[in-house]
Amino acid sequence: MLSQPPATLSTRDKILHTALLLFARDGYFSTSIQDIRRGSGLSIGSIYHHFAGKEAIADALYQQLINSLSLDLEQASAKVTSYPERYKAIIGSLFQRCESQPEAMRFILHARHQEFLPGEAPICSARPFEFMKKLVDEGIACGDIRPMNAMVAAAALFGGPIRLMHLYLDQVLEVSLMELLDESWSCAWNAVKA
Amino acid sequence: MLSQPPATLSTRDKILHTALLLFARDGYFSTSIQDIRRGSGLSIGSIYHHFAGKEAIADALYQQLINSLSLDLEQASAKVTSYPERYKAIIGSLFQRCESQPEAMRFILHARHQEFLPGEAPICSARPFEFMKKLVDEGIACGDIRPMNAMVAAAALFGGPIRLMHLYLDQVLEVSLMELLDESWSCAWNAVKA
DNA sequence: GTCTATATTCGGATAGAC
DNA sequence: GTCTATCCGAATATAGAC
Repeated sequence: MLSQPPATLSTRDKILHTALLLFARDGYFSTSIQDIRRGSGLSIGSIYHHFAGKEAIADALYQQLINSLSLDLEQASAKVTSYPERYKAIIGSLFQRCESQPEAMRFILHARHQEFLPGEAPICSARPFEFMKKLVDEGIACGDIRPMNAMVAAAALFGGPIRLMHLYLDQVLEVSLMELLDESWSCAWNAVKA
Repeated sequence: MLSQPPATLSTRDKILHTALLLFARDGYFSTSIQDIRRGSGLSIGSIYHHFAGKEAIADALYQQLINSLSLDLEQASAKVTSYPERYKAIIGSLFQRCESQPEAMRFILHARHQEFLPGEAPICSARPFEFMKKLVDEGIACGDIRPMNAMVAAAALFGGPIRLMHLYLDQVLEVSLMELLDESWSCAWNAVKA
């Protein structure tokens, strides 16, 4: 069962809202348009009026969520000045978003978008991850991160926190992510600091 | 297109072999029994004689691959005595397997098995990952790893290398994983060492 | 813009000959 | 054990009224 979307939303947003919940919970392939119809309280005709099909819904959702995450990370990182502070701000934003919007993060993180969005680049090439990678490159260049392969550094710095997010989203972690932020950050920074 | 499975394999193994290639390349849901039939050069009837259905094929494959990976990691870790050596041996085995059996690792690492194998625990609760987690617990207990939340430590130690494996399997890394082993290990160990 | 009813395709699965 | 032919349900998508 699924709670109806807020009545204040536009039809289009009701569709996206319901689709996100179902995609995150059951997966893209295990969710039918019928399921979205039921969950949203709309009709098939209305759904097809707003979107070309199921794939178009997933695509719109993906673009919207990636975009919002991107802005969020860029803003969080702009609030502080040193590279270590930026890295920690990014990890903090990611953790927070996992707690406040678990469905969105589940959809972004665990979905294999290439399986149902042909032509989409792998998630690691999406804007938020490119942004994180760029900051790592700069951290190496300015000497805050010790000299090493940039991919290794990016993986080492963000891999631990991202793994923790996966565990949280898979409900394996029983505590809140935010409680683990300082400890996870300290590990991450020890991994790469100069 | 897909090369036929080696003629030396049993019918059952031909099916598993072909299914793995297709599941890893196109995903479980985008692979039909027809595809497996074509790829294996067998007939539908023969496939259904050996397996109850598509899900049963995926299940057999999953159990087999998890089991083989598990044994591999346990053996690699038994060859050395100190905890740091064990951690590095595990990461080395994982990297090697990514290079020698990319399809198997793709199937294990990025498939969302819960989406098509109902009742299956999340991948992080599977035996190889439980084993890694147990070794981390012991490392903390004996003081090789500094005192901290064990989940954070496990994520910090293996998260970076696993992230690198994902990048490799997504073809984002153009170099060989083994070349990056020492550097990735050194980051991982710095993250958690006492 | 929203709805119902319906067409069409596809894929998993079965029956039964050899 | 392997094969071909076929069935059946499900899900996407369309047509067309309101």
